[in-house]
Amino acid sequence: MPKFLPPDKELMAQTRAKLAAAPPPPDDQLDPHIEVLVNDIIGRVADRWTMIILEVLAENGEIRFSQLGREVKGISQKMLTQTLRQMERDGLLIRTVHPVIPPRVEYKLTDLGLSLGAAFCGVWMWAEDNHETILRARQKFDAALNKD
Amino acid sequence: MPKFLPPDKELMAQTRAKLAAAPPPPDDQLDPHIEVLVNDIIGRVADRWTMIILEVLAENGEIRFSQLGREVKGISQKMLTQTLRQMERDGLLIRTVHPVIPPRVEYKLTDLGLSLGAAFCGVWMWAEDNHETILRARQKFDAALNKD
DNA sequence: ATTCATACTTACCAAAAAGAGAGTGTCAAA
DNA sequence: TTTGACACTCTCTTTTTGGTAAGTATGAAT
Repeated sequence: MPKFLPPDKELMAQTRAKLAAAPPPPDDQLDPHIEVLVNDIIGRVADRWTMIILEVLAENGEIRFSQLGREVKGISQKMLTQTLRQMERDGLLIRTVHPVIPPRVEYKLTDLGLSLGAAFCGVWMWAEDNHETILRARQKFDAALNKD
Repeated sequence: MPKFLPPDKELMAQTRAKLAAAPPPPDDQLDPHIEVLVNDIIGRVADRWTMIILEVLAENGEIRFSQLGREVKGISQKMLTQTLRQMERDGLLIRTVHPVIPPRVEYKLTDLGLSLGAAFCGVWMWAEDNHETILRARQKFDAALNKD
């Protein structure tokens, strides 16, 4: 799934090992104002369309609106525009309008956008690695419910 | 923000470097069925409450329902129950009911839950590292809008 | 002359998510 | 005796979200 980043199992294993060995977290108390802000960013950034668009953009480099619409299947024009605007506002991508007819608008990721892709890649890999486990857990859970 | 994992800048830098140097991704085409499934998991798993609960759980180890409610501020009882059930169903945590009065129910993460925490940690760090950049981008964007 | 493509915006409407608040059963403390 | 804690569930209402469909401007192709 993380098409823009080949799964690097070795690095992941390394990461996990390091994380497992990590000392107990220093109980950081930080400005609740910032905490709210970061929560907000997570909420906005970690949604379905944003992540998928990010991926397509990372794969294709610069790409036009309707091409994006074709690649991100299932998305409506409205959601595409809306998500793109949000991402532009957050500085994840740049939108270039070529004043020609018919209109030509191109989108490409900024460094910030690319770095988010890299950060989120871990979650894609996790989902890929664990979707079977999750499916089994769900089946077990549902079966247990029906046994009453 | 990723309280359960101390930011490991060194490792992150290493990761980024490695990712930057990575060869172009092999254009993987995988079963669209699985793709949908993984998308679904991402959508469900990467939501606000799930991530915050995950964090609190990782911080506190085993913890009771209403204690959780106090730690995760702003959440309603309904959302707390609902999210916890989903997470249990997905195998992210285990729920232990002690049949005493008053009731005592404890929640703790499974290994799967912990691994998701580790995977998502990169996104928290990204958000922490970049929230100022994002704020500035937004201000710039909004200012540009008002200039017309 | 009509249609198509582009990149949208706007209006309307249905569905889903989420908040608020009351109810439940039991015991212990005030 | 009333109150409160616990861990919920249930219902009602509000808010948010997202889809559909139409409209817009322009020139080129049929």
